Amino acid sequence: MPELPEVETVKETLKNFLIGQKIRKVIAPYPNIIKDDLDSFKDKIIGQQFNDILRYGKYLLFQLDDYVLVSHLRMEGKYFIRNSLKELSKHEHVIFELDNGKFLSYHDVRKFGTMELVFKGTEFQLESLSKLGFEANDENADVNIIYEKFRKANRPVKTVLLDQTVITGLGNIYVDETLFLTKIHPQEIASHLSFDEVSNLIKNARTILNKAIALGGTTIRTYQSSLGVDGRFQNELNVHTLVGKPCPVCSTEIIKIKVGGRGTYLCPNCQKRKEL
DNA sequence: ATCTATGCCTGGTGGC
DNA sequence: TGCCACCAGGCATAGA
Repeated sequence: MPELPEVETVKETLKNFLIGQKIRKVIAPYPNIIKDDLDSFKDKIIGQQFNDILRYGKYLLFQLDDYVLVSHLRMEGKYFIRNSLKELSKHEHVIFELDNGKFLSYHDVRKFGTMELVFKGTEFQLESLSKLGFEANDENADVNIIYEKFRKANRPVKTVLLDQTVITGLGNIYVDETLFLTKIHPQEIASHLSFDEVSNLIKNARTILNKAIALGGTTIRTYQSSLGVDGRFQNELNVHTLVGKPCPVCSTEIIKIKVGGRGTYLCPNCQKRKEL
């Protein structure tokens, strides 16, 4: 599933293809991806030019002339460029025809992704964007504010790290890796962590995310960035997906449990819960 | 105010 | 081989 590094990779890849291109036409075989009414979406977006692409958390923000197209890939969304409309897949749900005759196509097997068009400058008033916390790789993030949220949370630390209103950008993969590196059990109650532990979590998350960005993200299951380019961070994973394999630190077998309904990988020796 | 459960979706997998 | 139940999970929403 695309998390911060994957969305960042998609953003950078797409910028090369899209900046300066105008949207000529929209084809939407499955318009439910688009939150607005399709006709008004088309009315507004046709003729608009891609001027830039930004990322906030896991959201892509396509900067147009008068609007911002806010796009979330959720589990399996991907963008790619196609040269013609030949042999469309049944999973291509929204296709933008560009000035240069090429097409930007949104592909999403599970149809979980969303697109929303808003007036430029109003995007951060959206419920979804307005509540997001600090970027998980922001070196200027205020750890005091983050720690306060941990201190008040009687939920497992993994659940809090996945809560995008605390910090934004982490998903299931990078949370497991961050907890492993910090030697914290995913079911530890967030309010039981010390300031230093929270501080280390944030620091380690940043380190992992920046390394993953440098490697083009992680390719597991169905994620690949646009244009068929695979990431390489999957070779760096320590625990995620590695159930039954030896822990790279202590060789104990990695186990898989459920935390907040999510598959969770950890080393039961390196990541122990605190004594109460 | 906090937290948990459910729905959205489809393809892949394992059991019979 | 075919059928079916079940799993994967980010986020919005409803409910406790």
